[in-house]
Amino acid sequence: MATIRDVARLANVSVATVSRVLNGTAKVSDEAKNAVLEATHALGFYLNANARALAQKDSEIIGVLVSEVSDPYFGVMVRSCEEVAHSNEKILLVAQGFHEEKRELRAINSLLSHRCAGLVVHALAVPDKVMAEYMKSFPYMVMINRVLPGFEDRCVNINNFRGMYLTTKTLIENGHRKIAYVNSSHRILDADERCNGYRQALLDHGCEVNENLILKVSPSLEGGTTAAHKLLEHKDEFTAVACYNDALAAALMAVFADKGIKVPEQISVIGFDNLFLSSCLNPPLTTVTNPVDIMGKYATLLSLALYNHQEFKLPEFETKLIWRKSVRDLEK
Amino acid sequence: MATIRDVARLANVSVATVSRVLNGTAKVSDEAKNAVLEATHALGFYLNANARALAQKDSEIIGVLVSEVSDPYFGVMVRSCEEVAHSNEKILLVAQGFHEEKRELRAINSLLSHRCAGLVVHALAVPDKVMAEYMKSFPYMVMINRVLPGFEDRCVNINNFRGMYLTTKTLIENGHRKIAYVNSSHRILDADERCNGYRQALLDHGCEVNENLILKVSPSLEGGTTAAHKLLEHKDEFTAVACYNDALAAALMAVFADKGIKVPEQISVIGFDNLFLSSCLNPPLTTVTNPVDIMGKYATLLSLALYNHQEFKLPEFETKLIWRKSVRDLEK
DNA sequence: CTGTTAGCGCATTCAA
DNA sequence: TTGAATGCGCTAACAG
Repeated sequence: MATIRDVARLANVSVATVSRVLNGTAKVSDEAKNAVLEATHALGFYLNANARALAQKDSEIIGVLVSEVSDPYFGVMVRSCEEVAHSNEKILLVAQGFHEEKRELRAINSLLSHRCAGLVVHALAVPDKVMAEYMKSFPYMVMINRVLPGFEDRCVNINNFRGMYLTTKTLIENGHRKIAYVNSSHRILDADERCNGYRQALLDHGCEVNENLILKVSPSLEGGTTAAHKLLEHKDEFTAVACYNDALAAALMAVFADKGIKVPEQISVIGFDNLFLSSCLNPPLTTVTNPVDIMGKYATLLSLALYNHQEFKLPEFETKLIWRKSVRDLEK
Repeated sequence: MATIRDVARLANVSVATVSRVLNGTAKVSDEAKNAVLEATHALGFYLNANARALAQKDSEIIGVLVSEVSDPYFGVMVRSCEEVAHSNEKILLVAQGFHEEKRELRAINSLLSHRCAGLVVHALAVPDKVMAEYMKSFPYMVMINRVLPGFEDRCVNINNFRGMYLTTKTLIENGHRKIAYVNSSHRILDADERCNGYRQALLDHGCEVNENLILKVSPSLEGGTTAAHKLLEHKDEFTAVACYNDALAAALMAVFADKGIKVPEQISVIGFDNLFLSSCLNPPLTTVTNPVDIMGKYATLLSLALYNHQEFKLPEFETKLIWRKSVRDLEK
């Protein structure tokens, strides 16, 4: 590929002039400008972003690490990050961690080596201690969906406790007292926080917590299928199921439908995340919003601001109930 | 951030030695190696990927352009691309085009400026002529989901005609003769190809093509909702609906369920793509596979191979029926 | 096995 | 308004 020198030669100007017109960094005579533009076009030239990053000590790249892009949750998140990047004339470098510590570490290191002008990390397998080192060394690094003690102001997440408290309370207010909970088996804070929200809601409303009714499965479609089968052969009674997330709930409901069990007539189901697909389910899933899009946006904005040594105040990320049709009011 | 020189100084060796141990490009004495490793760790050093790309005239980046990462279709695709990138020690630069020509062009130019070692492009708004210029100038550029005359061997896509012929034929074989078709309103080849598949299947089986029963909407959830309402107030009869894609079908079915119309008892529905969510619907959606994951994989492999001046033979991308429960056999 | 050095392509001083 | 020259951080000859 042509270099800036080729363009300069063809346009009969110096490389400095070419740089100036292509970047608009200084006044250039119309004559020179046109010559440069023509030459640029003739050669099909694009400034080399690597060389530029080196010379400017500043890149146009923002790095993002997620578990898995095909997961609708992360798809929405990455989309938001990309939009912020785009409006700041940047482009996204994306890596996937797949919940594996090795992959996550490799990804972070790779992103760091690219000298990103912003870094948003969703890593759940890397130990706190290691994450803390990174956070200390790279003050523009922002974490998402995880709270690291000492770095709370660079951790973007929702109040999981409150969210799951809300779904459980909703079930209780609709007359349910025997409520199963399908939790995530991942060893992340979210899972504990949400489970605590569930427990507290039960306690606050005088319901008993039945440990037999708390399952742990992979927080995916497959996990939902497993959970559904386990619940169906469960000896303890329950009238409703609260789920760690919508994906679980969706798969669960698919199994129920397949077995001829009617939701919500026989069993009520409530989710968490308000994924795009949840409104398409039959019945549409009652759930709670998880504003991933907004979190992705603000995480990126925060990282960018920190990178540029600017102030940035993170907003609160609200979670709210989306009432649809998968919960039955037992009192009617 | 520290540079290779800082490391060299601290380790008491030359920069060349540091480079050698960090890249494993040549034998280095254990003594020197350890010193380098220690210094590297002490300084929290990562080789600068930009400088390296410049020196090596080769980057570790693969560029991908899609319409929108949050679209489950593209989520799956990007995931595949990333996996291939990862196993080739590369990392993905991701841009979104949102079906807008300007965005697509900016994205392509940005990816080019990064001197990617591979380039997979899903652009549907950029005119053929312009795309052809790019394809000519960058022989490692690969297109996905679009066929550009003259560059067929670098265009990765399925046989849309055959896929939609298959779904329509399936409906016909189950006794349906009045079949509506919900097409995409995007001006892309896919839409025409699929619609032709639908028409041909009808003709081949002696069914009439009723132009009134062919709708065009945005190929999204919103589009599905619109289509459902239009169909419900349609005066012409039909017993089944073939959809351009699963997203449309999902939203369509949600509206039907809401209106108390039973699928498949009253209306049969068939999709296209076999998205992850389709098996969660109630009833689970009968559809046809669209191997996006495999396409993403091979598109990336092809681009990488071309970049490295290697031979690479693209496989056929098969589409096959996934029989579930949204189609009723009228003859039973 | 190791160090010196010359670029890689660009932005940016500094002079003119 | 322009150009010459320097250096960004690294790799890869080359010489030792």
